[in-house]
Amino acid sequence: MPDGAKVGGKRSETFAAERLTSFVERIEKLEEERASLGADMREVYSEAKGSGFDVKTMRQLVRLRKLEPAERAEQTELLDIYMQALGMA
Amino acid sequence: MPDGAKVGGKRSETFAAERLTSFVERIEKLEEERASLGADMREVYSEAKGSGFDVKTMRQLVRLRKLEPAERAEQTELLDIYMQALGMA
Amino acid sequence: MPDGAKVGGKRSETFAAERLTSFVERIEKLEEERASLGADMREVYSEAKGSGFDVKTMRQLVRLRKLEPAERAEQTELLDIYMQALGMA
Amino acid sequence: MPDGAKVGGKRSETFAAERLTSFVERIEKLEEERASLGADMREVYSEAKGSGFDVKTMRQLVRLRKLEPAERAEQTELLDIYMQALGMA
DNA sequence: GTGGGTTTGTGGCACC
DNA sequence: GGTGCCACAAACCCAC
Repeated sequence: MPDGAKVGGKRSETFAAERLTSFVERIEKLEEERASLGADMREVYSEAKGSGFDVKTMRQLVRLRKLEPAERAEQTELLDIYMQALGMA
Repeated sequence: MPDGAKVGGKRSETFAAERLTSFVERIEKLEEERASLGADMREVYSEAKGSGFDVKTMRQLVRLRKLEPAERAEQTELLDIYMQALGMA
Repeated sequence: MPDGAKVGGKRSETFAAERLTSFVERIEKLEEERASLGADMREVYSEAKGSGFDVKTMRQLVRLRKLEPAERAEQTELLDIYMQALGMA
Repeated sequence: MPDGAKVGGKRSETFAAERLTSFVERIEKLEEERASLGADMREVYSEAKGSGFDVKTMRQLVRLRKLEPAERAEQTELLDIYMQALGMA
């Protein structure tokens, strides 16, 4: 009975290994899809650049559009106040 | 004088604005999908954590699996050499 | 009493502006020193690279040395276990 | 010829180890100082917060002040154009 | 090959 | 005390 004694332990180890493998594979699948979308995005930016748009500014724009208008306004106002306080007009 | 004088300029401005809008909307669509996948990944990690796995270690694991085995071995070896040089066993 | 009402306001605005300026200047001073140290670090890494050392590995090394030995061992072990579970030996 | 065969190799290994150790120690010294400045900065921000200032906005402010005014203006202008094109006023 | 920009991972912080 | 968020620092990638 060579492996007998450890069978219980081995079984749960195997089980844990399978669960872990499953989690990791799910993650990898999702990462793959994510990377694919990232490639698509780069393509769109590249096309935009080819049309004469400034990519960096476009990225800023996209970032700003994620904020709620109210939130954006609020941040901007406070920043303006602070800039005036510092004499940055 | 309906639209005359400025029409030429306005037309190309309008055209550019439309193109930019199109690019930005395509980007935003892609970002949305990407964010959704990111949320899915967080869920998987969270579920794994609930199963007793260590998320940080899992992340390391996933990162390592992206490397070619040869590359991974090389990095590990070099690190070992450096650690020995520093007396970190 | 036309301007009276605002005088207090102006005074505290000025006071606030001065405080803010003071904070910002202190921060900038500290950031400057920090940046200087960062430059020194880059120099050291660059010199090391010129001596044939691998910078990326050195960074790993430095990071590892920050951890307590026990902590480091623990992380390594757990990663090994996970790698074995995934058949990465 | 006492230590003959391996001496050459060992000597250069030792030499390399010493160089590496030296580099790493220099880095660690610099990192330590850097960390100390980081702590000072957190303190200043914390104090500012206690005085009623918004830390996040202060960080933006400090970031903006690093840019040349001309550069800042340029970026802002282009962004405005794009925002108008997208109807973000 | 080097520098700039983006993205990703990590650590600190506040809120619950 | 733990969880989510935010900012910083490092790694990666591309453009020059």
